[in-house]
Amino acid sequence: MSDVAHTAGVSLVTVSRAINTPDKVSPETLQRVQQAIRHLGYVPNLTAGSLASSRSNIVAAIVPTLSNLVFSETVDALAATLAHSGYQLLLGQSAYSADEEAALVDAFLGRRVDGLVLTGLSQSAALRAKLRRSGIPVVQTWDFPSSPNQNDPIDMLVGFSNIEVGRAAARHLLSRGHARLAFIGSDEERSRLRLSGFEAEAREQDAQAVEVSLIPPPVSVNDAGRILEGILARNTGVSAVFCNNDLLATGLLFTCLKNGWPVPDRMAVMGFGDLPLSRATSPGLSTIRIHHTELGKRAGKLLLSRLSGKSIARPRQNIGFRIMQRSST
Amino acid sequence: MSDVAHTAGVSLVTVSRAINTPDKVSPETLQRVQQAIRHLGYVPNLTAGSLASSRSNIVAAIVPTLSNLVFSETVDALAATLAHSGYQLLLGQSAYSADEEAALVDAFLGRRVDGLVLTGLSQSAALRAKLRRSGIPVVQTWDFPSSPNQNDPIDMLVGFSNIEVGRAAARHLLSRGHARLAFIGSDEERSRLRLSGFEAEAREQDAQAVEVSLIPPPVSVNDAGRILEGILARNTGVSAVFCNNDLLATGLLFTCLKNGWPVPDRMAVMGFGDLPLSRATSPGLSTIRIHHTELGKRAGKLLLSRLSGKSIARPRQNIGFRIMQRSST
DNA sequence: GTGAAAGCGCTAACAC
DNA sequence: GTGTTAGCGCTTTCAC
Repeated sequence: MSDVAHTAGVSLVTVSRAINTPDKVSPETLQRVQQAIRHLGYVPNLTAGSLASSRSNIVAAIVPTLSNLVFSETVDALAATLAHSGYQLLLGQSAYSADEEAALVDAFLGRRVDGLVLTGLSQSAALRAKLRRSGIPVVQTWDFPSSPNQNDPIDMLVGFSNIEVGRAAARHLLSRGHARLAFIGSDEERSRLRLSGFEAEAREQDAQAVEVSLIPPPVSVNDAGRILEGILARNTGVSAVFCNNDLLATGLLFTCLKNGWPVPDRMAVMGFGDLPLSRATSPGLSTIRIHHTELGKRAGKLLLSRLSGKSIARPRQNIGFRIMQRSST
Repeated sequence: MSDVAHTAGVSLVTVSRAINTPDKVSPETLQRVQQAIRHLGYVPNLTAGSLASSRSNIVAAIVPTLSNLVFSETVDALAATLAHSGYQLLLGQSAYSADEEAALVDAFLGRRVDGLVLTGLSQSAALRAKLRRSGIPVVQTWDFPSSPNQNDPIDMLVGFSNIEVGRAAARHLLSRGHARLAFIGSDEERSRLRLSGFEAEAREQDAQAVEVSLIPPPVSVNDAGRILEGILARNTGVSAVFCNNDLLATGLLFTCLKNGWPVPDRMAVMGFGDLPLSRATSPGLSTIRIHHTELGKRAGKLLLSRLSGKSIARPRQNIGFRIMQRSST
């Protein structure tokens, strides 16, 4: 930077201003500085800038995994939203582990990121306290408190109630005349919340006990097929299954196709997520639409508003969900 | 940090050492420092550390988009590999645009990232020169030079030849007795490389001209279905289609199912990528397997080796691909 | 509109 | 094993 200052015949500050606040520099000086920068191939050191200004222009996000499209599409939207305002995304994967998540948060706080996006509400009390103390804006996503025994939000929030999703799925399947339901999902926080809502609704509607299968993540497409074969073999009267992930549900659709089990007559299949793929299956997959790209976009916008000092009208947004009835139920 | 030093009764450096090289500090001092850290809730400022040590412990990666599983799974594997060694991932999406990619590279160089992972080999000469001058380790991915008119690699490389993929696909379909082939893919660099191989092979084997459809990204599942309907309506004798992405191919499978067009008898369908989903379709999707998680892992390992000063046996790795013949061809 | 001085919070290099 | 000194390359503050 001092080389640039020298060749342009100005001081260090002027170079800094030419880069960061060009309109506070006279047009001629600006031009000379820019020319010097180009001439020398100068690349400003943003780390030094961050240290001096205590703003990093980095936002961090933690998701369980990028190998699940619902999360990677959320991150896509988040990163794109932030990029428009010059923020970069530092990404961490927790693999559904609270310990990994806590370790990532420490690393990100150490980097003095300007904001943080988390997945879920189940952070430990210690972690929530640490984040509140840190003073950086935090957005929790992918869930929304619906019962008093869920944790208080840390700061901002954009999500939907997983418990209500479970309830809605059960309500939908029961209303289609199914007496006994099955639940197939991965064994993680939000899937278990949907399960709890699913079971609660079934119980309240006097349905028979739900057949539950929880698969340790990461799940694979074929898991649901194998489980369904078991369910049918046991012959317990299950006629509808809520698959907690559209990929699993699509795999299940193919399993039924392969085995000649008519969907939904022999087995109704309901998914979760409404992935692009789910809009193309045959029979059409009934599923629960989460507008997850909107979720990423809103999380980004909340952070950007806070970072630009704007007041935020609704810091806690329930974006809801929608039952997409197609032909698999 | 000086608060910690005070309460522990040591100097700043000792605190620094207790944090970064604990075995260079006596056990008693270490304990006192750690206690002070916990007591004060001290969070080391890694930005300051980066500035002083000129190592950021950050690696940046640029992919076209995270909304395509082949890339998000690659990034998953890359991030996981780096995380094991304490590196964080800074992520950028180029949206298949060379300008966006160049802008991201500038931003990342400004942050003094310790390494960079790029997608493809088609960076401009200026960009390649800038990266070489920067001196940071760079890994290009998702392609491998197969003809002399492709760009020279910047530094390290892990990929496969997209041109050869196209050739192999054509060879496979022609060997199954198809006389006229169609190509459906998104209109971007690597897809066009596969197309060029596909057409070259068809030409060399005296097949009829390939019917080509290039879709501006982002593609959606249903695009291929609409295009196939057009192809069949034109009645030009096409009996096999190479879909340049498993998602498109799966969508196509469903389109055929819906319309009662037998696969592969009426239309053979070949995909690209071998996504987890593709292993579950019915009929099984013939596709080209790219071991993309291995690609991410290797890119990470190459960077880690270089960053730890190890010599690298094979800095340019062709991980190849494999034709997965299932029942759709 | 421009500049001088001070300092952001660490680590490197060297000494003891 | 521990401490002292001198920066890392910027931005902030205040003066002109």
